[in-house]
Amino acid sequence: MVELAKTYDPRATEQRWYPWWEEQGFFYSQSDQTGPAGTCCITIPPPNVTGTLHMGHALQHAIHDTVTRWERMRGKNVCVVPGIDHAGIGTQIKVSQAIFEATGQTPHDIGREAWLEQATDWATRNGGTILDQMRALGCSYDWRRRRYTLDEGYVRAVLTAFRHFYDRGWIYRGERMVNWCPTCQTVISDLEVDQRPLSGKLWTIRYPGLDGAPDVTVTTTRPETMLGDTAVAVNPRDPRWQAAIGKQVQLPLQERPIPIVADDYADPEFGSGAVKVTPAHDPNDWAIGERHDLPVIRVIDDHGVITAEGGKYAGLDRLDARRAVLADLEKAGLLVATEDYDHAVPHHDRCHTIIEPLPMEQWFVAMREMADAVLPWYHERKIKFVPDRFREYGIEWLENIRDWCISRQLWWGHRIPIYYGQDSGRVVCALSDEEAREAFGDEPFRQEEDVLDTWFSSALWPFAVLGWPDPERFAYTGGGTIDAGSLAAFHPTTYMITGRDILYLWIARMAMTANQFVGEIPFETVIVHPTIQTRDGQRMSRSLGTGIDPLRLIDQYGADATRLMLLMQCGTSQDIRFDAVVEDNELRSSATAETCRNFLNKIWNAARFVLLNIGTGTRYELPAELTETADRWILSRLQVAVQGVGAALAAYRFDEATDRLYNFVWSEFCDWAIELAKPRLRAGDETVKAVLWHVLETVCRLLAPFAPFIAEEIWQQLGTGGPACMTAEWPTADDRWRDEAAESTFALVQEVVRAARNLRVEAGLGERERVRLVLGGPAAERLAVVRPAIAELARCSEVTISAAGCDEQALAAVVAGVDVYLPLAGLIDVEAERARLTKELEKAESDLEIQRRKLANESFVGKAPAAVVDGVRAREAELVEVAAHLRARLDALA
RNA sequence: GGGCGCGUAGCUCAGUUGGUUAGAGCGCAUGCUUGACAUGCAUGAGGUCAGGGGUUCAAGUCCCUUCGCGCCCA
Repeated sequence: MVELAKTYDPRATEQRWYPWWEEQGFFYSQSDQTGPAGTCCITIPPPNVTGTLHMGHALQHAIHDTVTRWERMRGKNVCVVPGIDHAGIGTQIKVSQAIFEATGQTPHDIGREAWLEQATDWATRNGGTILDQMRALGCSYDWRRRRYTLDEGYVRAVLTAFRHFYDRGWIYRGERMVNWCPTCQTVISDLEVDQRPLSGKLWTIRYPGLDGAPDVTVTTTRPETMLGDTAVAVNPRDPRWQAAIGKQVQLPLQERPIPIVADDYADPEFGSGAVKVTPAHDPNDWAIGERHDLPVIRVIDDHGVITAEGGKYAGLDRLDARRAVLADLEKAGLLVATEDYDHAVPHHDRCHTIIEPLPMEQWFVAMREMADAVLPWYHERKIKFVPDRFREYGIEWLENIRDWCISRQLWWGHRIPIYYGQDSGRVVCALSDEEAREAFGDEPFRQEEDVLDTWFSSALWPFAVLGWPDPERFAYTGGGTIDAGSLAAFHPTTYMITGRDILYLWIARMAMTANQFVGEIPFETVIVHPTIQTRDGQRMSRSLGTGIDPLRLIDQYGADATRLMLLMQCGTSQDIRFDAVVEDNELRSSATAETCRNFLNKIWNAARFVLLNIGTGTRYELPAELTETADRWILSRLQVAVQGVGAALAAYRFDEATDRLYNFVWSEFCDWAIELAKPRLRAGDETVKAVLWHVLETVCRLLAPFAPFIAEEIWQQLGTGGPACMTAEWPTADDRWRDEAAESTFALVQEVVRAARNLRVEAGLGERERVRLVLGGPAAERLAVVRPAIAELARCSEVTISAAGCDEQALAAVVAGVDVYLPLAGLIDVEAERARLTKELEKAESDLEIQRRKLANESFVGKAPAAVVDGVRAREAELVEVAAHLRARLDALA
């Protein structure tokens, strides 16, 4: 082995192993190579080409790759398909902005075809960056299999799915109330609407009654829409309005009579109990309009400007119109009240424009039947959610599902495969122009201009990336050879790992499409990971200046430390507060990341120590029997760690898995086992070499899924004979090495050593001053065999065991069963020692009192399980003894 | 309005089916240039488990309630 540096250098390690792993083909998978433990398939949620990866992605990929590597080491044939999403509206906005900034041209200036070319360049560029980011993090995905939602094969899947729905009669075109974004000039789905609280006003307006009807007051947050009111609604059970139902009021400003209708939507508790009804500009009012067959008068156009129907207000922007309408109402004496009012206002989640609900002709998919088909999967846990509560979210949404508006007035995406005949007006669904031509014969035709909602294509992801609908024909984007058996071998996939923000948008829809097209669940387990927030609980976002490029973190701390840092915080709660100090989207520091870097450096140095002493490239076998307590102890603790890390991973508790690894390596292996090995190595003990080799080798394999680079680097020095750590076998606990007796003895050693070190500090001894240690008390004899270990750890010249105790002047401490003495004739501050012992005694006595009170309680002794009562009795006995020894010590001082 | 998550040391968080003395990391204090590691070692201080009530022999843990923070749906 070359000289190992004192400090771990992540960059060199990362650059050494990643290309090698890839060259070795470790990331690849073939459907006909079933692993000894079966298959495992993960399709990666495709990041958007809109931008590049952020911390949320880093977490997601840290989890993905950890699970991937773990499953691979467990012997599964692991197929991980990465990919990229074209992200329709997000990309369209970004690309158009970029073009405008560069040339001042709008999309319509340059035309659909030229615009699409530029968008494709953008997507290629960002797509490349994203893949590089995943590689930098160490992701061991099968890059040959990578897919893109605008691949030729993928497009075919999307169109095929569309036609399936169309043929079943689930796709329809109709005029419905939709969410229109006046900025993006497209419709969006309900799920892309962000309800944001705004402090606004609530205006009360009076509509004068006609023909003896009473005046009606209505309240509204959008007075400008009154221009399009076609009724006023009251609740049929509201006694105040019984007489008015069926009569009319005069709509102010428009001077138009409108009816008073009875509708349950009107809430008698709110305001006057009457509501204005504007069917063209409010989803609820649209529904009322349908029930009462009211006219729809559109007073706001696609750009948020008042239409000709708005009379004198025509041409005003919606907010200007609001001011004008209010002023005129005020003048007419019809504005009754104005009050402050906080309410939720729908915004477009991409561009943050306030949504304008408008009735429009759009394409929809009927969802009810599809949703019903997958509800049993949710109810019966056919799809497992981690944590389970997210299953309930899906059920709730599926039960209340609404039809899905899938058309978008965009250029970027899958153009809807609907063709219109010019003369006949015939509508045909066709998968290509050729097919359409056949259908129309000589009649000229044109294709629908709109494209599909991005999520329509993402919804097919797990099976479409594996080859559906043509497993024989599809080609990898990544350039690999076709693996036609993929769909059969790898679907249903094993995991879907994602954030909770897309549980409906994506997860539920994938379930529905898989049900339709492949007739089976798309994934067995959905792991829902937390959301990363800033240190003070804010959303991490580039526009707020709190975003971080994960590559910066990797640069500063290394890929392994970045992964560990994220995984260490990944428990069951829904948010992670990432402690990084960030200024203007630049990472300054992160204590958590530093902790992880330090941990890896600790492992590095432990490995360095071991290898310097046992040599590199040599395999060591453990003897059949170990005699040293320390050896038996560390091997037993290793089994506990192996078992614990494995169980935590199996429960997808990444925080617990990394915590156990951290504690074993640092607090057991390094702090105790390595310290104890030092004198033995100096003495040429071969057994301890084998033990150290064995523990280190196992630690590498345990570490490999979390921090693959350093694990590989160290493991390759160990001379195991195997090709790679990343393909080695995942460790399982070997019960033959469990040793309760050694663990219990060593626990006592640790207590005694800590007590002795404490006394050394009390005495103000320097690190190098070696003094004698005397052990007394009933359990001291148990420590006879480990005296050299205690001497080493407590830095003592010798350890003697004396049943009679210590008659010299000494500092003393009492642990359960053992009196620890540090003989220091003449050096003792008697008063300080007495004070310390008195404090200890008081503590022991108050603890003892607690135990005695419990035992004096008949209900406790009678009702608590025997084991618990016995435990208290044992504790009582122990405290009695500790207190007695402390008292004796105090007496001796007098 | 409905649902969910969270509130434990100065900070970030663990805490299994209720059961001995509530843990970790960071930070803090004191002392250490120890032949693996100062990205380190040793020792120590620091907690009314958000407030109140209840169930129980026993509550950080279960139930009710109040307060605060966050998310989702309407």
